[in-house]
Amino acid sequence: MAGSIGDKYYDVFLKYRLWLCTKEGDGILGEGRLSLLKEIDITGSLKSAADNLNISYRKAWGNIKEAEELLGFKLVVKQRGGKDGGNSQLSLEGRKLLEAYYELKEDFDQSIKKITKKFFNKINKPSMMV
Amino acid sequence: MAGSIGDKYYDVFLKYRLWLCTKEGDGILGEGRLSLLKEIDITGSLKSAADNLNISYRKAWGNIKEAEELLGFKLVVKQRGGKDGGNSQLSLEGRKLLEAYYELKEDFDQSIKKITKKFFNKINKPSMMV
DNA sequence: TTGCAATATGTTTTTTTGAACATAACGGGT
DNA sequence: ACCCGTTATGTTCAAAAAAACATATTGCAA
Repeated sequence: MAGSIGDKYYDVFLKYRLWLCTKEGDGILGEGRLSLLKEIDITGSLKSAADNLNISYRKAWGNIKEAEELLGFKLVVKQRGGKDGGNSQLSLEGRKLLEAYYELKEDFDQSIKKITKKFFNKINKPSMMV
Repeated sequence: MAGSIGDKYYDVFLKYRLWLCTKEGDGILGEGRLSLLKEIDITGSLKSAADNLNISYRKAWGNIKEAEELLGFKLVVKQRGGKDGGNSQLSLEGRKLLEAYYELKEDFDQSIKKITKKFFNKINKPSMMV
């Protein structure tokens, strides 16, 4: 949260985003795509994952594809046809990346908390209440 | 940087963005707008600032205005007409915010370095090189 | 051998975002 | 009184991103 009641920046928040990108700056994986991976891991299906996240299958599929192309290896192992029509699951790489990301994010959130507090303390100082 | 030569994620980078937003999630100030404030501070003119940053005056003006509306107070004190046609300078709030932001960013960068290293160490572990 | 559900893609439409254009108002200096 | 450079804003055009639509392919199971 931003600060204490009465503070000037009481309802202002500090946010951040974190993502992997190529050296050219193209985005590879961010929060959105990683939660898609997570959902694929849980559901075993790209379609279900997309449904659960309220995005179109087309978009979900395209996102995974783009990330994989930029990385140069598969994040998801997919199969079509068969009993349930098909299924998808994370590749070993995909799972490791997912795990590493959430660990990273946790570390990040920790740091943020401290830094944010300092920031809002500074901008909410009485000297600013002109 | 991402890792050592030979690592799987050698040319993959981790990036982040940091910004202030309302509780509704509307972006108020990010890197771009803050460097606009910085440039206004240096040049004393919204127009010069926009020129230096290679953005249109129209856009620069609109950005400042939007940020101010969302915050509910002025970041820039502007005057039109007169000797040089007009001029702009940071309000006290604007300057404090600018200062606090750059300090914040520095703290952030520090944290990032450590955390990032850990992340790439993890995903580059031999066990991933399947 | 037909149907079903999910993967796989191309195409089109809509929305969002940003750039570009146009014009008014202001006020000190000449 | 007029000029100039800057602030102030509305409007229109273009580009980029996202959503929507359409259709093909696959392989188990009935």
